[in-house]
Order: sequence, then structure tokens, then C-alpha cells
Amino acid sequence: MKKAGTDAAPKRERVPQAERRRVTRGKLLDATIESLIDVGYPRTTTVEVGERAGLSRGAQLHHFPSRADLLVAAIEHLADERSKEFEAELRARLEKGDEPIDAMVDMLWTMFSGPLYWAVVELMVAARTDPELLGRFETFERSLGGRIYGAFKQLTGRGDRQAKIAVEMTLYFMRGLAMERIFRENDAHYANLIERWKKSLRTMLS
Amino acid sequence: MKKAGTDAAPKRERVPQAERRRVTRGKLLDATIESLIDVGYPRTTTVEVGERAGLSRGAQLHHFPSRADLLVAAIEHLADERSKEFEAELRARLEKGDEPIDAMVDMLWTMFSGPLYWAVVELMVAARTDPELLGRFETFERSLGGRIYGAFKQLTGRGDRQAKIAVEMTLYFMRGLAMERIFRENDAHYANLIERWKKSLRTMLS
DNA sequence: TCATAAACAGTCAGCTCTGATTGTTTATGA
DNA sequence: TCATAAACAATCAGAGCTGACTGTTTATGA
Repeated sequence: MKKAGTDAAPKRERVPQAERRRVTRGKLLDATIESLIDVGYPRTTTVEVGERAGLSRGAQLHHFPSRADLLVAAIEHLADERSKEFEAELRARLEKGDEPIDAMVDMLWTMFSGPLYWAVVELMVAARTDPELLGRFETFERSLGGRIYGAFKQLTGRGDRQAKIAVEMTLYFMRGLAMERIFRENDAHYANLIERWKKSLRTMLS
Repeated sequence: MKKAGTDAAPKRERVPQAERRRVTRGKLLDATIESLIDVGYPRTTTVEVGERAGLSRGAQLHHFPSRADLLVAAIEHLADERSKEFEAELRARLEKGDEPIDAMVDMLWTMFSGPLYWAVVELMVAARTDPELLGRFETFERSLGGRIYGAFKQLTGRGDRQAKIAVEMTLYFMRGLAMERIFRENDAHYANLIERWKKSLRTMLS
């Protein structure tokens, strides 16, 4: 009764190793991001992540031998997720055909006010005092920054220095505004400030 | 030889209990802030702080029975320190007699780019997932925010709604810009953006 | 000057987290 | 079909952290 029927019978799914590997790692990395969002960096322990992923310790350590390995991989995974989020948002705005500045700012705020951004904040702050994380984080942050600037060019047709700086300042403003959400949940307040930012941005670009 | 000469002899300093208490607690709280800046929130353990303060475990636990007590007190202490920093900066700008907007923005950037702000960031992010810290943090953050707005009124003579929002947006921008310092140290870059912000601010207020 | 309380020191048990080890199951390709 | 390697499971020792406990020193005010 140990071996499953080898011929006709239940027809077990045959999943290639590479695919199984990908799925299990994905579960662990998703669980890591989720834990960062829910309980923060210090309490994102390997046990916490293993439980969230529903995997045994052995399975976990097979893929990520140490907590550091897990977190470093989580940075890359988070970058992927944000990238997907970004592309989806960009497509949505393009379809809606909003005015470019509005589209850009709204799109960015959607990302900065979404749950994934808490994971970014946790990792960013942890990276400040952890050289290994810092190196990784920087790489992906720059890459996404470049992609955002590219989208701005695509939307507005402007690629000059002034535009670049305006995008940069927008990102900083969003970052600071997003942090405020630690204390306040008042969506109307943020909506108001976002509208005001659009005005400032237009002035900067004119 | 145990008891010191009671009459003439070496004249031991007599320090009142309240003062000794104040000093020892100050050492512990300073050490906590220093540790937050140097190694971050997760590694700011009670042992780490005790060693930095040069105090025994007993002394430490006498004043702060738990890690949580220490961190909560550190928030208040940090608020005091920032407050002092603020008042000092404000006086300096008033003496220099700079143009009000310049003075305000420069003063704020001095604070946001100073070492104390890293401690603020560490505690703020930790507070996100820790209700006890959150309550405390919010209180002092609001209080300092009010004081900053007050100074703005004092400097510019403007206390209208538009001014209030402009100050608020300035604080958000600074917060986001300060975080960038995790990755980049290029002072000239920040100086440039600060100058641009002054322009935006003037436009907002005009 | 002396009783009392606060300040301070040192040690340690208990807990949690990490990562190593060993054993079992499942998939793949020969 | 079977040997091999990857994937997964379970347990555990070691290290670090917290907070409790006990004992000593120092200051205060009666």
C-alpha cells in the first residue's frame, strides 16, 4: 500500500523539480514579506516565517540556510512584486487616459500607500545598519527608480534634467508622506496633499 | 578605613539622590539613543545599552525594569533632545537674520540630517508594529510639529491654513529626503534639492 | 550618629531564536 | 524499474536576551 498505483489508477500529478522549488521558495518569500508587514523586521524570525508559509523547518533551511539568506532573497522578491505592481498600475493609467501628471502622481501614491511599502520601509531601515542588506537594497531601489523615471518620460514626453529632479522630489515627498500613515489613517488628508503636490509639480515643470 | 573622615579630611562631594538619579537615567537614555543610531532598533538590547552607559545590570534594571520601559523613556528623552536642538537652531537663525523661508528650511534640514534623526526613524518604524511605542511617539511628534509651525508663524508672520499645509508638506519632504541618506552621502545633492524646495515653498505661499 | 531607603553590582534561570543534524519522501532520468 | 538527487520533516544543542533575585554601597533625614 505504500507505492501509489503505477499504471492506471489515481494519476498523480507530475511536477518538475524546478517548478516545485520555485513554488516553495515563493511561499517562503511571500511569508517573509507578509511577516515584515504584520509584525516588523525584528519579529520576522525564521520560525515566524516558517509557520506562515506552512512549511517545516527542514524545508525552510533547505532553501534558505540562514535568516540573512532569507532576508536578502526577500529584498529581491519584494522588488519583483513592486515591479509587477508598478507595471499593472502604469497599464491601468494608460488605459484610463488620465492627464500625465495626474496619472503619474496617483500611480505612485497607490504604490506608496499600499501594504508592500511597509515591507520596503522595514527593510530599508534595517539596511541602514546592515551592510549586506544595504548593497542589495540599493541595487533594486535604483532600478525601480529608473523604471519610474522612464514611465514619466513615456507619459509626459519630458526627459530633461528638470523633469528628472521633479520626479526625484516627488519620490521623496511620497516617501515622507507614506511614513505619516504610521500615525494617521485619514485618507482624505492624504488625497488633499496629493492634489496639492500635483500643483507644485506642474509649477516645477513649467 | 571604611568610613570617610567625617570632619575635615578629603571632603567627599555630597550629591543629592535626585541629582544622582537624574544623571544615571540620563546616561542610560543617552546610551539608548546612541545605540539606536549605531546598531539600530533590533540590536539595541538591554545589555548593549548597559555596556554603552558603563553601568551594571542592577543599576540599569533599578531604573528601567524592562526593555520596553527603557525604550518608552527613550522616546521622551529623544523628544527633549530634539526640542533643545530645535530651540538652539531657531536662535541661531534668528541671530543670523536670514530670510524667513531660507531660515526655516535650513533649520529643518539641519535637524533632519543630523544623527538624532536616525534614532527617530528607528523608533518610528518600530512603533508601527508596537502599540505602546506608537502612543508615546505620536504625542511627542505632534508636540514638536506644533512647535515647528509656531516658529514658522513667528518667522514669517503667516498663520493661515495655506501656511500650515506648506509647513506640513515641508516636513514630509524632509522626512523622505532624510531617508535617502541611508544610501547616499552626497551633501551637494541634498543642498541642491533643499534650494529647490525653498523655491517650491515660496510658490506655495505666494 | 544611625535607621532607612535608594542606588548600584553580580549572577543566573528561563525563554526564544538560530542553524546543525539526521532521517524520510518524492521526482527525475538512465 | 531503479539509482540518485532534490525536497521536505523533525529534533536538538548552543547562543543570546530578558528579567528576577540576592547582596552591597551610598545618601538622606530624623
